[in-house]
Amino acid sequence: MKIEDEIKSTVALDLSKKIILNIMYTNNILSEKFNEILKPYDLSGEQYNVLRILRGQKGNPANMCIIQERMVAKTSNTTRLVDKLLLKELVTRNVCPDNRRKIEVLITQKGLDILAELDPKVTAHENALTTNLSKEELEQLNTLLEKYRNQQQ
Amino acid sequence: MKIEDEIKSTVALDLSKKIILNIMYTNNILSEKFNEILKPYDLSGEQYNVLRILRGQKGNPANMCIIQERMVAKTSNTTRLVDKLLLKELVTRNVCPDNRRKIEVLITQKGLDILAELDPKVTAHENALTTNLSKEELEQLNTLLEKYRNQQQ
DNA sequence: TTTTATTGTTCGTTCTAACAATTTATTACT
DNA sequence: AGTAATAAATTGTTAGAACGAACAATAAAA
Repeated sequence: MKIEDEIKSTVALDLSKKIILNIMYTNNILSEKFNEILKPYDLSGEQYNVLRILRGQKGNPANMCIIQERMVAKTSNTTRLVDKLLLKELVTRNVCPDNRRKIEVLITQKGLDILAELDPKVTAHENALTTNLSKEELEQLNTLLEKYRNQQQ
Repeated sequence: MKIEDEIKSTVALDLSKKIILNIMYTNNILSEKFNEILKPYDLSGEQYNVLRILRGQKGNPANMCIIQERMVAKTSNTTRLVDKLLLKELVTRNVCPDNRRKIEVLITQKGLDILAELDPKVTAHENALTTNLSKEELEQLNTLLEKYRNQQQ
């Protein structure tokens, strides 16, 4: 469905407005579906994101700064996200001995297990979204999004 | 900057994952900038969205259902959004005489004035984002987003 | 004309986002 | 060494999102 129909727009929208609405609307669809997948595991999207970042560390601890700069939403409160994960025993948190301002966060086996269980579901969803697009179209979409995003503000 | 660099990814991402991250990340950039523009007017993005929907009604009242279905984020709590706008005297709210379950929401002159003041700033921002893309590329981006979004889930 | 179902909206609660201020630890400077 | 500046993380607070329950008005059915 076209974006004008999705939001039942009464007026014609120019291209630049349509793009923004399209991105925001698509993002909402993505988030909703993601949350649906994560809900049975009692994880929010951002919590899941943190877990994936930690897994990507391949055994090396990550401090709060590292997690923050790798997150998709840069304004999240990392301390509280890690708190929640700690309560569920999906991560460990320790003061870094070399620099006691820093915190070393590691994913636990339990955390890795949950991610492993989620992986196929997430991948299936990701791939389902791309079935009607050719490889070229997907690459084009990526390129255009990056080009769009990197304008001078 | 490419999405892998933005989130400092340590592993290679396949296309379908990259697209999702790219959409989400781009959406965050958009929202942040939008909020920055709206902040001096003490409006949230969703409140602004509701005001624009009401203006689009061109004098006809909108009830909660109509507002809800035209919003970009369908999960918002419309009652409370309208409450906030009412407090700022940007809308009026009255029970519909024909059907007392319904509420007639209208934008006030004060609301229209704020929108009129915001219009050039919002448009300038929207257009700034599209300067490096040709008309064809913009249309392509729209088409690809719609195609992407409308896959079978 | 009651009863039942549906619709439209509001309210209660819990959790998270956003932003600022604060605490604690380290580094830099003179 | 002592003090200021910076860095890393936490905490406080307010507003908004998410979800469901509750409520009232209307429509449909018996």
